[in-house]
Amino acid sequence: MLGEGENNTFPSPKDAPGPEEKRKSPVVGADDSALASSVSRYTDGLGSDRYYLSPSKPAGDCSLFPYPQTGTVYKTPGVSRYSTSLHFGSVLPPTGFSTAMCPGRNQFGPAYQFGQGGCLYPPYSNGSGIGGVPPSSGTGLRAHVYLCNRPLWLKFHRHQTEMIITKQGRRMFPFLSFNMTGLNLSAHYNVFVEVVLADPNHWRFQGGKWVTCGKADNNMQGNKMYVHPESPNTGAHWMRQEISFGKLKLTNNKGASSNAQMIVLQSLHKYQPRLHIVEVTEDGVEDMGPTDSKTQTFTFPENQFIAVTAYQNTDITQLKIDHNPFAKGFRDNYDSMYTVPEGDRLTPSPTDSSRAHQIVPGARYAMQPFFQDQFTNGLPQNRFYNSERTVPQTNSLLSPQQEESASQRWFVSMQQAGVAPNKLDMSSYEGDYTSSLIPYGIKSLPVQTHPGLSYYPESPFCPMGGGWGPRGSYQRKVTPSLPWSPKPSPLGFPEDQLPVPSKEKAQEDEINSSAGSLTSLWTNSNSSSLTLDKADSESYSTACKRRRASLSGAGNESSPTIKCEEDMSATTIYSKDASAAKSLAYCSFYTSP
DNA sequence: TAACTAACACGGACAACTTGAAAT
DNA sequence: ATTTCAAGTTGTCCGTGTTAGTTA
Repeated sequence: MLGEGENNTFPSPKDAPGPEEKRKSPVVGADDSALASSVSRYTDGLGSDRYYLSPSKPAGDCSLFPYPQTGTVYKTPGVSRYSTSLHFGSVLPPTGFSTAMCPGRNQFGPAYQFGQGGCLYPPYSNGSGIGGVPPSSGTGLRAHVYLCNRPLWLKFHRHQTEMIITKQGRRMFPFLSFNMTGLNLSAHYNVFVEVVLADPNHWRFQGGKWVTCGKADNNMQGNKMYVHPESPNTGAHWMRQEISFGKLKLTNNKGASSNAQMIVLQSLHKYQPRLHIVEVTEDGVEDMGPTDSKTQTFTFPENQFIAVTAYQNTDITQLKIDHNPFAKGFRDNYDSMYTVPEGDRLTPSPTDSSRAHQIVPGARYAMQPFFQDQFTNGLPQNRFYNSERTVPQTNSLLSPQQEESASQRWFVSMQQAGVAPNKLDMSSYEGDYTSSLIPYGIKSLPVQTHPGLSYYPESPFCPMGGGWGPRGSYQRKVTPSLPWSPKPSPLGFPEDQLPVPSKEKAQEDEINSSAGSLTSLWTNSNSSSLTLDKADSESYSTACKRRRASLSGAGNESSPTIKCEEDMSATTIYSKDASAAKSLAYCSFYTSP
């Protein structure tokens, strides 16, 4: 694979291949040359010569949905078609796009334009043609992409997300996970993530906040692409369930560029992940036809992060510990949760109130029939493909079975009969946004049916072993224990349970209320959990007292908080059913122009 | 001094192995 | 007595954040 400095600029229009020419897209397993070619095409030296600038509005005015139209792109000459393909759903110019905001659009001919009309970005319509590219029978369909674990991303984003990079590579947490709609069912697509510099600055954590510190080193070489291992695949496949990038690893080791799982970044630089969807032929070759409608790019500002070799902001550290199941051993209250009397388990985790609903005697919250239907089904295993596909709609921290069930909600009717998973170990997936009602340390609960949402794409039903964790087929024997009835999860719903400033809380309540209009059934059937949530809230203050202080002594208050409006109203356009609508209320939703 | 690295401990998943009971 | 199967135990691997030492 070529480093971005070697051959990473996209050809100019004059050297562009003719319409008849085909080019191999970056697919997993492709030989190095093909992959290198593809990568170079899509990266266009992003790490070196172009930046994505986050909305320049002051913190606090950042509205994530819809996004403020203040973004822009910095780039240098020689950028590729993707310079125009940034999907600035969140960062449109105040009065629409000008060519100044989309320099690449003029720079390159149609063959290098963003397939959906470059920077044009009509707001969230679900109509047909956009930007002068009407949908055709086969191609040109406008995709919609949802950031599935958006609530979690927002949590981190408020404190400026940090991602550890190590020599051997570190997975992202939260990881990128999307839902897609609007693809041609039979057409083939490559799906990949690219990580580009978000701004031209070098950053430093000083005085409890991130401050710029000189210019970024934009000559950093190395792989900036991660192709989803299931690429290429059909639109039906991509839309079937959540597309997660849990195996994506971040590294600062330039020598790791040859590792397709690695994205090479530079510490203390701010990055912006982007999702690319490229229509290809069945064998993964991209048709470089005259139309530029085959490439779609999506950018979610809440995915921005600063690469670090060690966490700087302890708020971020705490969030990671609280939400990443792999860091469970660092949770302060982990041991105590084993020993407290049953009744005392109503006290939520000191560090995560949103998790508190898991630590309730399960029998108190029996699953409602609605959710039994919703979360149980008998989908055959061949629903699942290989890696990284079993993350559910919310990408929340639930058990594999939970995620399994939830993932199926998109296309599985609620009438499907439940099939009892023969394995359920909730202990490792009791993270955020779950509906699990078990206390910490309760293992191997026998569950016939329950909502499934895991932050882990790994699923016992996914023998291919994708997502987080390579082992997928082994089924640990389970000892029946507690009579447990899981609380159905509204797919990332507990954002409203998060400890947020009152203003934000009010906004989120409103959002939830809006979403709830589509899901009254859910709310009605979960009054008990709501009561619990209140308890969570009340105990959060206690929890905060135990929360560690930031290195600088600055806690939430002093940290550079990025307030994000969570206007989910647009999600109501998508209301296949109540559950889906509810889930979408927690997805950041972009439609390609 | 700040940033980086490697070792470490932790929890969880998994595979291999052991044990014991039931069936033949 | 042998076989079969389920359940339990143990070790390995992986992904975490922490920490102390190293490097620039």
